[in-house]
Amino acid sequence: MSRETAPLDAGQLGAYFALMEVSSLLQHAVEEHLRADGDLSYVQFQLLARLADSPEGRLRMTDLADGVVYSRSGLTYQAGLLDRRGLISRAPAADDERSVMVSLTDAGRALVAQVLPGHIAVVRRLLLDSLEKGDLAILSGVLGTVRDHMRALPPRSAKPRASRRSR
Amino acid sequence: MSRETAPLDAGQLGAYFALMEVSSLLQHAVEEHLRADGDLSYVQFQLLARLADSPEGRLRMTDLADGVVYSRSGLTYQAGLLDRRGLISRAPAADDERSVMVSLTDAGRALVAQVLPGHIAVVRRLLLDSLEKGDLAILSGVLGTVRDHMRALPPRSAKPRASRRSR
DNA sequence: TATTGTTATACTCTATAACTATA
DNA sequence: TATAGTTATAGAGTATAACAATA
Repeated sequence: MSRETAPLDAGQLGAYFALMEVSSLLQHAVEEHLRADGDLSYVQFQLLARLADSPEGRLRMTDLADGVVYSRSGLTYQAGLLDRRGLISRAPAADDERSVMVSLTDAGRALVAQVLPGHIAVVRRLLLDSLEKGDLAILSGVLGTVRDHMRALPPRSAKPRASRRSR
Repeated sequence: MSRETAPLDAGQLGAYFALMEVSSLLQHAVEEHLRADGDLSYVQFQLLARLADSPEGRLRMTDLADGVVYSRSGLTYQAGLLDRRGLISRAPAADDERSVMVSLTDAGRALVAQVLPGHIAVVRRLLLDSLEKGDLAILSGVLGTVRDHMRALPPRSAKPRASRRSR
């Protein structure tokens, strides 16, 4: 049996399962709150939060997608919903007419502000409250390493589009 | 501002974001593999794996659901798909006529065996390869603590059904 | 020719409520 | 009256492919 596919030992399994269960429970709790408090899905919240975090409150569609959504049409769909609710606005980019700049509206920023305290409370209750100060730093460090490793591996954003040669 | 909703410091944010990004990337990669290699969703794989792991290869619907699925109808739907493909079989429980025992068929066990090596390879490549031996143990330990804490908090399985009083 | 984004479409999945049957 | 599971149905989300416009 090859090294890559040899069974996992108890420690490896434990780390994998614990990671998946913790993140799944946390995500579920967070989604429940966001839906109840702001009528937002987690993806929608991530998009708004990313915009709120950006220096100008605006990003190109492609940059907004990165890591949050795995297909272009998926982002267009979500952006359409947020746009209809007046939480974002879209306009062609000045420098590149193909691109669309997405901006957080005042209403969008207000909704993020409205939802954030409860969001934080959920994260605290489920995740942070059970961590000693030292454990938090350790978790942060180890997961940060893993993240960097993952980011270095595959293509990051949406898959490159299949080239359109005749078939 | 209350203690529960005070902003998170950099370390707390870092741990939260790293956890969500790592688990999201890992889950996406794993789902891609399972779909390609066994035409299974992650939920379906979890259900089969849980059955394969159980002592008799069979579980009641309710016990099978726990932690994997958040609604009863969702499990019935997935079980229906797996049943149609001949990967599981369902029969009324001997001791309680209300319950349904779900059993892994030979084909189901074979599919798990077929898919597992690739599954492990993905987990290794994305998660385990970047962890020193010591880090693995630490991650396992910390996340285990968090998981126990989470499990102690909310109701575990599907929400208790609303009681059917007149309204 | 490659890139950015949208649209049409089909499909998967999930949740709620109503329902049946058993304890 | 509570529990186990199914069904009907409706809605949300996703992905693929074809498309238009710009670089």
